[in-house]
Amino acid sequence: MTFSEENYLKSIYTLQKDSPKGVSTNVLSQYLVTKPASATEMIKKLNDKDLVVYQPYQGVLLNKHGEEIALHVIRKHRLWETFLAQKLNFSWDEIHDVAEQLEHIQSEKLIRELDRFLGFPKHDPHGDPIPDADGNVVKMEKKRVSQLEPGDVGTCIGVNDTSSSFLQFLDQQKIKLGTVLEILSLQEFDKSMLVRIDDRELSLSQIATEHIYVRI
Amino acid sequence: MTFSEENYLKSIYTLQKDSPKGVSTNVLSQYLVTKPASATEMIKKLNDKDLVVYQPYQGVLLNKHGEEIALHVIRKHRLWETFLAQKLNFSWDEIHDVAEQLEHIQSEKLIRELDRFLGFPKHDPHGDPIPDADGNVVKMEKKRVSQLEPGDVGTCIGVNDTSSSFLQFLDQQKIKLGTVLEILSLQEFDKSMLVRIDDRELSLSQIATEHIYVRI
DNA sequence: AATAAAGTTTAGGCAAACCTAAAAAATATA
DNA sequence: TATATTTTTTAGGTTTGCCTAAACTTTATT
Repeated sequence: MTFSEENYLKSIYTLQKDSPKGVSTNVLSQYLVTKPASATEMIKKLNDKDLVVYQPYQGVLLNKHGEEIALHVIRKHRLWETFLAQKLNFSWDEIHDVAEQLEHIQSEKLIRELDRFLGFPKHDPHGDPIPDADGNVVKMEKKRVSQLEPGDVGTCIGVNDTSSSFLQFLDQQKIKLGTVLEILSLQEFDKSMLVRIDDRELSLSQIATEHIYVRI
Repeated sequence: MTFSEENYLKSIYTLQKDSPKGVSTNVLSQYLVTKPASATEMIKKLNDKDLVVYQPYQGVLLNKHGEEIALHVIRKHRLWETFLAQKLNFSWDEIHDVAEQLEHIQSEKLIRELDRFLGFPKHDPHGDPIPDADGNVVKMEKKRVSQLEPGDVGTCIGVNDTSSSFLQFLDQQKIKLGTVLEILSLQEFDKSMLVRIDDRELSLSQIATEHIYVRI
């Protein structure tokens, strides 16, 4: 299994949730920042290895075996993300690129021990579930703050906008991973929300509430 | 800097200590388990990038810049080895292959934070010194047990023989990284040594004492 | 010093993963 | 339905790093 094959399997896994009858060559190549011709080539290779279901012009989906491999790569990715955030002080925007490299390291023992070292985490720093060693994933409830109602309490698990201006805003407001938010009220006219964080109250615009994810 | 280029630079760094007037193509290719033609090709590439000093048929040596890069890769390798041994319960024989992969991850922050996380270690689990961020390496005193004299005390930092029979022997004798050995006496007739470990005394054959490294 | 042996380089190929441009198929539009 | 547009595939090329085999240097031996 090459680095590149793993990346394609992982991408197909992610994309097929939104395209259950087949991930198109175009979409896949855009996601991976390559060209359609390159995607076709790799899809054929994965098809020859019996990891995907593919009919020319009809898009591609993972089969059982392909999905197993994809989930294994995703498991590694999310465990490394957890490590970077928890132990090495990485912030949201710094995590991804490095985890993208680390996920391809081949060593079963490494992953088993990393999992143990981190205390068998169930979710990564973005709130996404970490598949177990057998590829089982638990569905998680991740909501935007904008979907909450007054009285709800959520723990911040991620954001949807990695622009530095937004991340700076969060930094100023002292909102980070694990921050607990309680919704106090919703302003009808502009959909802004009054929330309590620790002992202070603060108002978040609709744009902000739509870009912050919480676990409830 | 590709994966492969980094491996060549690291190998030349290691080998040039024993061949100060030039690492031969043959030796280099054997060390890397490739063919001489492949080594020549890469040496030429590194020469074009001005990382080595190379005259055809005369072997290769690193120049200043090449050495900086080599030391940086070695720094990463040894920090990862330390991590694997200290935090993830890896044993001597399991460490190398994984560190060999991890050393190529590109992220300055990752290495800086890993160093901090490990408490700025000065030596890796084999007792080899870890270059600092500027590429400074401290000379370390690593001796074979056989080079010690009665009365000397050393801390085990590595072995020279990774055969499983030897590693099993060490396991049985409860000799591992960090084990403190005190030399009690040397038997002239077979060069075996009587040593104290914790509260027990034990005799090590000359073969054993030559294969165990200690820091004094 | 001449020749044999050993080591090194060059030449020509191969596989992986990418690319562009052209051909073919599927889909949308008139 | 016929044509135009978009999407996908095929064909042919590039780069990296490896290979084998042949040619060439250097070193060792007689």
